[in-house]
This record gives sequence, structure tokens and C-alpha cells, in this order.
Amino acid sequence: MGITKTEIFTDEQNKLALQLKAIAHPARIAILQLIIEAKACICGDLSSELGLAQPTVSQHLKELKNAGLIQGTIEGVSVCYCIEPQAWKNLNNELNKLFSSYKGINSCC
Amino acid sequence: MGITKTEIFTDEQNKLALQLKAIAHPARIAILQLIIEAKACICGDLSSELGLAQPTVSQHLKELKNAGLIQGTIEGVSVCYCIEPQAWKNLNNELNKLFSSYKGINSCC
DNA sequence: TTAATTAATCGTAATATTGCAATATAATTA
DNA sequence: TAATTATATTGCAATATTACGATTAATTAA
Repeated sequence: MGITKTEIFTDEQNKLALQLKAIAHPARIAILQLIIEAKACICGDLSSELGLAQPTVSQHLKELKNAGLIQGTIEGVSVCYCIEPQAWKNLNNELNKLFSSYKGINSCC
Repeated sequence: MGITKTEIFTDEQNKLALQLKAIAHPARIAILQLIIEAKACICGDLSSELGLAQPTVSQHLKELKNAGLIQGTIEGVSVCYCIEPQAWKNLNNELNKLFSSYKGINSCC
């Protein structure tokens, strides 16, 4: 079919998948890093910094925003994008749970 | 176009994006959790546990394996899938780096 | 008000993903 | 060897993603 069967998974699994999908692109990883390092937080700056067209960056920003990972505040003509602290912390926690649940010693293979 | 411009990003960014993409699906998150909890590590068991067709699960397992996150060992007629410890640890480290690089206090907004 | 600047949206082409039925492959067992 | 059991592959339809040119908003400055 081509459409993910979200109904057979838990809300936690679906939410984690959505947020990870938002990060799972090199451009969006780069954008997050630039935002965190405060090297750029404005669409145009990110665009020239990355070498991607402005509409492309705008779309990536939209996806990160839809996932709740960043927030944008209007600064005159431009928009400053920053990490959304709560969502960032929550995702970090969810990932820590997933990764720490693996104890290293395998039960089967 | 529709094809990611991998050449303009670093190897680290591309690799992290690829591994995150492998995890960024509720079925694959569920598969990893079942494997980690050792509730199921065989394609057929995962298939009935998840309620997804066997070829679908097989394909998800293939993607997790391609990303290096799991390994399969032949157990008679079936294949037992487990976490690949080194890759799991590396991904955990990369994510920790990304998440901890955000110090909470924003420089701009 | 008009011009300038910046971000968002629309439309489109190329490609990738998701899911499964049908089938093929591989290993064990009778 | 033939039957059984389990996984992998193929092929396909539906949908999603990626990237960008062209255009449209929105805000500030002249």
C-alpha cells in the first residue's frame, strides 16, 4: 500500500518515529547543529550556509517545527528559529530509554 | 528532484541520518524493542507479534541490518536477529553528542 | 505609498518508502 | 529424495519525500 499502519503501534512508538523522522535527514541534522551552535538561526543564513535553496530550507524548518523540535520567533522581517527545550528534552529521554534498555548481554544470539 | 544532496554534508551527518532513518518507523522501533526484550527475534514470531505480514517484517529487518543496527545468525531453519552492540553504542554516542550540545540557554530567541 | 527584504507557499519532477501477495531460496526432517 | 518449515526476494500499487523555480505574503524602511 505505502501507508504506515500507525493504528497497530502505541502512541509512544508513533510519536518517537515521527520525531526521529524529522531528524533523520542530513540537512535537518545540519540545521539543528547550526541552530544549536547559534551560527545561524534565520532561514536565509541557513540557506547560504548549507548551500540549499531558500524554499528547501524553509520546508525543512517547517518539518522540524511540525515535529515540535524547534520554534520560530519573528524578528522584524526575518524569523529566528531555536530549539524547543521541552520537546528536545523529551526526545532525549525517550531515546535514552530505548538505548539503555539494551543491556549488552544477548539472551539468544 | 527528490534525491538528497548527500555530497554537501559531512560523513557524520550522512551516517547519523541513515541510522536514524532506519529507526524512524514505528514498526522498526517495535521490532527493536521486541528484540531487546528478547520477546521475539525471529521473523515469523515478530510478524505474528506485530500483526504485519512476513515479507513486510523481513523488509524492515533488512533495513535495520543494512543500517548495521542488528545482526542475524542462522539457527537451523530460522534466523535469530539481535542488536549489533558496537553500532548500537556508536549511535547512542552520536545522539548523546547532538543532544548534549544544546546547553539550554538560547543565544538569540 | 512604494521599494526592499525575507519567509512561506505552490506546483512539479524525480525518487524513495510502505505493505503485501506471489514466489523463490535455504535448511531441516522424514 | 521429497516434504516441511522459515526467510528472502520480486513485483506492484499507493503514498511520501526531496528539491527548487516561480510566486505570494509579510514586514520594514525610504
